Amino acid sequence: MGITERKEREREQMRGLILKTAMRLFLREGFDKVTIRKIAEEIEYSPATIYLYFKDKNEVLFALHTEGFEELYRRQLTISSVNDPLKRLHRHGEVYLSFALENPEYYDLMFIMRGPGEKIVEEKEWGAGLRSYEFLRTNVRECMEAGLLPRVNLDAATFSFWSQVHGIAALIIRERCVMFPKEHLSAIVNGALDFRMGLIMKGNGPMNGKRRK
Amino acid sequence: MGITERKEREREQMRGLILKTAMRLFLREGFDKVTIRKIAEEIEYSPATIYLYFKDKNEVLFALHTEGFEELYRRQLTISSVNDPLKRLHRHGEVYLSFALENPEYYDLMFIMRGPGEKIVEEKEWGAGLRSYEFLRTNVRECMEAGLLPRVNLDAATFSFWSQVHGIAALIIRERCVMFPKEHLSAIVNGALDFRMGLIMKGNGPMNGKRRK
DNA sequence: TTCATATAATAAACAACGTTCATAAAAGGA
DNA sequence: TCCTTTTATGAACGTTGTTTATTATATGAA
Repeated sequence: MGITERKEREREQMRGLILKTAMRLFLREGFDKVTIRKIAEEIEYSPATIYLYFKDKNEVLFALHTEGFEELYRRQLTISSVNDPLKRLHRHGEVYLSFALENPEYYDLMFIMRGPGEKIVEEKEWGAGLRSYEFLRTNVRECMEAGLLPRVNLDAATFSFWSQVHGIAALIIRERCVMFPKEHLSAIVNGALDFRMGLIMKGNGPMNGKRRK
Repeated sequence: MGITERKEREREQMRGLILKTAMRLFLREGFDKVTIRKIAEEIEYSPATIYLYFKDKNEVLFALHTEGFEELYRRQLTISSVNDPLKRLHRHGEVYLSFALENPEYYDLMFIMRGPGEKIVEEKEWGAGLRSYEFLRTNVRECMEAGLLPRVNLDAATFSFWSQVHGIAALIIRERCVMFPKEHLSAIVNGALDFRMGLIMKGNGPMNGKRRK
């Protein structure tokens, strides 16, 4: 009975076609142009057809955003070669920020937009996001185990680092940095990150060897 | 010639009525329900009339969000009584976060939403936001002057603190914290903030010879 | 093959939205 | 009074996302 299998295969193929087209529109024309109707037109089907394969538009967006996580994770992996956990953590921040600022629409989709966010909540699962979070979490744990960070609640510390870089990215992407002249912005971003990491180095690096109470 | 004055007064009155109504809808039914048509219906005018008083919807939203800044600033002022600049900075973070989480829709309007952001950029001026930023900036400067923070670029340091708390608020409001069980979330938020401030205290407090009472 | 049934696709409509424009009404100045 | 400017609007335009009734197609059984 190969027919049901073939049907299932065709169904997956159609879902793939819709997503591939949505992605192409997304990359070529930006998020605003990803509409159900445009996707339909592009694949030469009626808009209603898309609703036979996806519950609503959010489901399409949600599927899209996982592609972004692939790229983010790929970039995260490049820092594995840094041995010092604290330096790696610093690089982690830089890599995260460069991904966000080089792919602002992806970043928006992954971490800011409402649509995918709702899907994430209702599915109570966020596979793509969790892998990246775990990667950061491990980095933070290694810092703690090496005595480079205070051993407080691991998730709280991880969230602290994550929210720091997310805050920087989100304020820039959503244009709330008008108080900084545009030509100084990248210096301020780097300065903000260095400032934070600098506090840690100062607080733990030298102090751990010399004076300890 | 008092007529032009009266006209001007009536014009301001109408603008006020539109904004007041938009605000009421915003607070009563949430952001989604603030539409030009709903506002018009509420004040018993035609939708087209609103465009005689505001250029577009973003201009209405932009006007709305300044109300949010009034409240934020009010809350910021309550920390003035804290003498130790570093403790004040810590309180600053707590106050900021409690504002954000108690008024998520306001916060969204002020710091996340696209609409007002565009208006901010095109006006190259952000009165309401700048006052709050300046307040934080002064706090950071006082920390530096008291030797409690390293004297690096003031704006970079200020931005670092701001983006930290913004990141926390934005990730929660836009529902990207599904990895934390809901009942632990507030503990993690406090933990993340304390973690950061703790790093500073540890790195600078004792080194400066000042201890907590 | 033939026919009923399940599946796939669509055209058209619905209900919103922001926005514009020609037109009508009112107010003001002469 | 007459003319001009201001103020208001109804209706329309061009978008959305989504639903529904209808048609075409493919399938399984007779």
